[in-house]
Amino acid sequence: MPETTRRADRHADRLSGTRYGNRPTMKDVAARAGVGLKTVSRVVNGEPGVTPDTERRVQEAIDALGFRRNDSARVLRKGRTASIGLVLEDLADPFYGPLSRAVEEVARAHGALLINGSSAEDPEREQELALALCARRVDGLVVIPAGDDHRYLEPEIRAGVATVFVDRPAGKIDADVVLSDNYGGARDGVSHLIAHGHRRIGFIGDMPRIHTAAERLRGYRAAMEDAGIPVEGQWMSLGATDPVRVRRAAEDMLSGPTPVTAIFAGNNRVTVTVIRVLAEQSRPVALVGFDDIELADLLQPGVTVVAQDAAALGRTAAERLFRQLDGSLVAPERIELPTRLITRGSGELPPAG
Amino acid sequence: MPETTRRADRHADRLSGTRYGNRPTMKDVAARAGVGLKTVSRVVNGEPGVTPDTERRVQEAIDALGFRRNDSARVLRKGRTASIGLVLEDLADPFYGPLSRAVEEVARAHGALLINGSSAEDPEREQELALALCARRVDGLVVIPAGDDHRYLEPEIRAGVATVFVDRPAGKIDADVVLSDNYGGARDGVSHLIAHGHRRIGFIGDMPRIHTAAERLRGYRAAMEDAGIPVEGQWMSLGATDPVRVRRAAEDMLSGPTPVTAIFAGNNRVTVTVIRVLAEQSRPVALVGFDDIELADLLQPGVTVVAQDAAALGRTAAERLFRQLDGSLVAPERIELPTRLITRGSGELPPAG
DNA sequence: CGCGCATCTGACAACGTTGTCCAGGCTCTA
DNA sequence: TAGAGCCTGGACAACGTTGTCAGATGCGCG
Repeated sequence: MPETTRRADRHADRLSGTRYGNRPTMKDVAARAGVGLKTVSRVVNGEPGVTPDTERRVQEAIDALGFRRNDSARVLRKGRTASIGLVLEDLADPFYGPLSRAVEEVARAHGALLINGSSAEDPEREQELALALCARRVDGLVVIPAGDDHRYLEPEIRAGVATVFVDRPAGKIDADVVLSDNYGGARDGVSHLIAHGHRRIGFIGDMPRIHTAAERLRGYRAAMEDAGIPVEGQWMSLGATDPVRVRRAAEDMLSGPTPVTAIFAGNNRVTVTVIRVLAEQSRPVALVGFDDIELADLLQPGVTVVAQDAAALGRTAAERLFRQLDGSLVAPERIELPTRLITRGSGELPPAG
Repeated sequence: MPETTRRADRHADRLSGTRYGNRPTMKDVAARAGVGLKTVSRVVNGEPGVTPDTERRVQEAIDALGFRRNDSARVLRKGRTASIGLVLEDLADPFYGPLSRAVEEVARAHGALLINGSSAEDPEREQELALALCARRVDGLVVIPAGDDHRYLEPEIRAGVATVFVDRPAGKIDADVVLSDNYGGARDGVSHLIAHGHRRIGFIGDMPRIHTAAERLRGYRAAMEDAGIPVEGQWMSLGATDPVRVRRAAEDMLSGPTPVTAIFAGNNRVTVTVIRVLAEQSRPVALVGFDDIELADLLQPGVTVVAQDAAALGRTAAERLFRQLDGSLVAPERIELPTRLITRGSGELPPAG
């Protein structure tokens, strides 16, 4: 009866004064090796001042007991945890995978572990996560903001938690920020369509309260204005980017009295849905998407995109974070990484209809 | 001169007896609120036995000082960290994103944080990571094995670290394992090609030391044998799955004296490269891939795949892990999740040539 | 042979929290 | 009004580690 066994175990633990799990500690190792506690600590941490013979005895005891240093206690004593937190929107989003991996690589190079969590685009959850990470005393925090007010982090930053915001700027506090050039990228993408003869160009983007979405919209407007093209309200869709809504938005702007001949898609999710809708259209419609997508080159036509370098965003942010920890950084800075227009066909289609 | 500043800071810290960063502790809060240490603890943890008035005073002190409980110390005292570790191969791989997210969701539902790291398919790095996580005293470990010997985890498991292996089985130890039906999936996929008239079918897969790769190869062989088709050596490529090598393998099996009329691709990365190669061929070649890929339905033809449910793998593993922690689990088990054949066109092409 | 010095070792406090336990003050009842 | 019992608050130890410091041991040299 396993349940009985287990309960008995717990009872035994209670009796012996140790907890369930009952791991050996340095004290146990010391006792077994017949040395002092501190000597074990020295061996475990490779500190000098231990004779080879003693070291061997200690090592044997460690192996025999299966001892592993408790880093929680170590952290408590030393003050640094050698771990950093990453708060992002959704780990399952293909945009954040490479970003996350890049942060991890930099952390690894600095001997730190990475704790990450998804905010699911919910400001409250972002805050909850970030503060939970602070309570764990991560040395630093890389945040992809969901909310637009980060004053809740002020005490933490003051207390020494290195903090860098990525992809979107921090709200209402002064902090390091690493962004893509969303405005410039969108403007270039839309200008590209205009250069290929389009004038009726649709824009489907996320809610403008999301900074990247607002910036890309701004880029769209700027490109249109530069070309002297007045924008009609029905050409723009600014809201949630779930497939149903995006599909309806695309179909609407393709069917009105002044249907668009080209669409600029505000992010990778939008692009994918728009591709599906366009595949169903009888006449060709040009498309430029923000964010690169896998296999974009294999579709017919290939999908022209404004690509941002997710890995570079992550790497830059993480490196900056560790430079904060070094103390080699002074004032918060705003770093903007360039985007790249990749032409593959869909953005070079001429206006039809 | 930052270095000078810093040294001065350290000196000041030394003097005041606190460390760099100098966070308020419960003691500080207690002093400011004019109450005892334990009373603060009670307020912070919502324990009963504090009058509203006292609670208010404490809360004010907490807010004024920007106090946040140090979970490291808490962990040390309580023995559980409310965090679990996930060791996977590559966070940037689109297959692991959803898996990781699923694990995170389950962890979140249990009030736990997720620490994850990439092994980069290196057994040594896997071990290093897993043991680092154990040193942090994670409550449990979800491991996507890179190596085939996990005896190094035995002391940890004995010490109470809940452990579940995903995607590939544990090596040389008895532990919970959650897998996809790699053998059955591959067999079905290859049988599908055979049912559509193919006899010369190529297989491009990863190194057979990787369990999933070996199982899928076994499925391929079984399907061929069931159909009474002898397999020629040049139809199989078993090695690294970098684009260069896969491309060469595909081109080789398409050009020999007995060229294949269909290819079974052993994983998502292989599938993508094979699609590129096939797009360059003059005659149509059938393709079935293991793992679903985004936009597979939009290609010409759509890509037929054997899909596994990455999120379900992660969810199942994490749930099992927390059941281990509950104590409601007894013996290690091997759970196999079914795969699903999704027909989209490429796998239904008839043999050509 | 004794002294000083270098090397090695261990006792002890501290990190910030929580569990245990006891003291004091209050209310309520007889 | 006295006593019982409850409620609130606080002192103290413990969690497992590391830094400090002092003691012990052994060695070389005068």
